[in-house]
Amino acid sequence: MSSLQFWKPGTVGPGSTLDRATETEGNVLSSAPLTSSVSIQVARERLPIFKHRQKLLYCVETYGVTIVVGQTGCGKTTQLPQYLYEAGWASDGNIIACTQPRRVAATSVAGRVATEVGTILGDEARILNVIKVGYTIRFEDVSDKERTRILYLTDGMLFRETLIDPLLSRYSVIMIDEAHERSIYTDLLLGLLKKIRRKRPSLRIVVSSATLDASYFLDYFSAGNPEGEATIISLEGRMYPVEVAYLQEPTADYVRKAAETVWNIHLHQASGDILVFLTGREEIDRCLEELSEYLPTLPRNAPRLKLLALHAGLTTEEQLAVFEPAERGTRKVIISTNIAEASVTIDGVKFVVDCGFVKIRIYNPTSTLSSLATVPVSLASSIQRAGRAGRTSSGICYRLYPESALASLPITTPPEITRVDLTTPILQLKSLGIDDLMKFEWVSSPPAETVLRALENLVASGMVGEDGRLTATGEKVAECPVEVNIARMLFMSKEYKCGEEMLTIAAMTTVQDVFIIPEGAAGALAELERRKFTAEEGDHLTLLNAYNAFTRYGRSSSWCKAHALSFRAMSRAVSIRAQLKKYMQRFDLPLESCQGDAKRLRQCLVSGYWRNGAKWVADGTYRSVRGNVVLYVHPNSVLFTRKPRSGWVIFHEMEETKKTQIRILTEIEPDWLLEYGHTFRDKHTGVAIS
DNA sequence: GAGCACTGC
Repeated sequence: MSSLQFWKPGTVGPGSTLDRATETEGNVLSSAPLTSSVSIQVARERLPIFKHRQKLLYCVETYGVTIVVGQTGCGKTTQLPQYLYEAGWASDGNIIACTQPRRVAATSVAGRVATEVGTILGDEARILNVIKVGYTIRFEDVSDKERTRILYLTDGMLFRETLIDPLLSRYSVIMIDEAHERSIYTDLLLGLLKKIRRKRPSLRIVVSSATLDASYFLDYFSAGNPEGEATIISLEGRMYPVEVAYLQEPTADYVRKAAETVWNIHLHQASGDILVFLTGREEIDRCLEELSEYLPTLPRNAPRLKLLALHAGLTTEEQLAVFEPAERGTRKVIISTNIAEASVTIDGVKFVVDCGFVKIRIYNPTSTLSSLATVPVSLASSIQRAGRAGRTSSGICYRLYPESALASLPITTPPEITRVDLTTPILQLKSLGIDDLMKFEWVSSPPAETVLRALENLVASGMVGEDGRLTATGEKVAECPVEVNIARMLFMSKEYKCGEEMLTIAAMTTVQDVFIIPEGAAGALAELERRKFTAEEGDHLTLLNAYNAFTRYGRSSSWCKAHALSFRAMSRAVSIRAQLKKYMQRFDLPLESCQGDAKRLRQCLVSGYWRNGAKWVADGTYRSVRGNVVLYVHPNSVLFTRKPRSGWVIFHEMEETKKTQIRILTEIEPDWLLEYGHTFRDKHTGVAIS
């Protein structure tokens, strides 16, 4: 094979978006001894952010909104809240909050900062009366109402808090970290924070973002506000330079090209692990196959190659394998989805191979269909991906497209809020008293049709009245951490006397990948195990059976393994169920059991899924009641191979892949659909809704 | 007759 057919136009480095590193990332602080405050002090001063300390504090003091452009490794997430604390922003019972889009980030950063300030997290700290740093994520609140001064939490949790305290009055400063990722909760929070600041100007906001988005946030917070409301401050990072190489010609098959590139790197470049970005599991598997075909041609004296896949569908153990250092004389190759772009960080990577594409969710409000589309990555993403090669030393990023294609890349990925169903978020905004959605200051406006569709959905399900205001049920459902149709079933379970079972079904439909069906012979065996739970009525009751069996047999991981169930998913279902149970109790919904009366259960399901009806047709596909769309049953369904006796089903969700598929089906009688399709009478207002 | 980017409450 020829040497690399890449053109190397230069380096992503100083002056660009990845700055030259001054020292190794991360271990400076974590290696500091717990008890020695002196060494911690020294270490903190070595962080690039330190010399901007006074300037940062001045900006927060002077400006309502400070946009911090901080590159990976500058220490903003760990240091800025501490500077603010030391400057007195947490006095008088005030709290400094820092939001993260992911749970792991919130917990791990809180742990690190607790070490730095000389305390610890959790119960031990509570006894010692030294709680200063805490974190809050769903199912886990490691904070103290009185004593926590610096609180790390997921953006979703802070958004939820606005439903209880709309002015977020316990916080003096709120830092929205990783804002450039534009998670839906980040966007909603930023919109609310701009509003909150008008009523509570003393609140300070810090938005931390990557370079390419900073001026967008500045414009957003400056619009309609007095001069000097917002400012930008830029911090250099601690990245090593990454050289970028492009293909000379576009490739028709980037998976094959990726394999070829990996092979070339291995034969011609010095040691260092390789990280490959592809779009999905199928591509990853194919790339692995191509590479294993090369392996026998490896010269006897050449270093070995260790091939690893990384995607969210793997078990935790399988995912952990990518962090294990390879044996001496072996190079690791990690072939990954976008999970390695921001969620998972692997040190030791010196080479990145970027296919230039990503899979993103797209929502079509007209058809209410969600789909996964493979689209070119944004410029911001390609920079982030390249940066993965420069974490521990300088590196090279091979982009599998010509440099000329750079110009056609979008600057950033469209924010999530423009690409998803907004039924639940809009219900929540209404619950916050934001009734005129046209006047809400979105950071990026969602498509008008998506907003209209969400409103229509809310009216049809009795959450919003004809006057555009929340109904009594709507007020309650807005608080529930589940989709609107699921919440509606929980409320209707009172009529059908099946609260106990609906609670389980609600929890089980929320977790994904309950059944583990591996490839090949093991898969056939797993399939047999799953049949033990199968209910002929369909998937909802099958999920119920699986959950009940799980609790009956002691909730053990070995039991799950023996029955082809995911222990992680099942445990999560237990937590979600417990959380939803509290809401049921608060709303006075009885936890009765239907005592095995599956008919009542199925009727209750229709009260939530009444818009998701479908009729079986002779070729084994279904037609949707709304829109007469051709629907294919997902292969994981127990109804995949079987015609429902009545010929009718409701389904949990539909998604467009190569075909339009429906997942989690239950057989129903068609006249049950009519009952809900025509009118739903809101129990509290008595208003009939068509 | 065949499949699933990533998060979050």
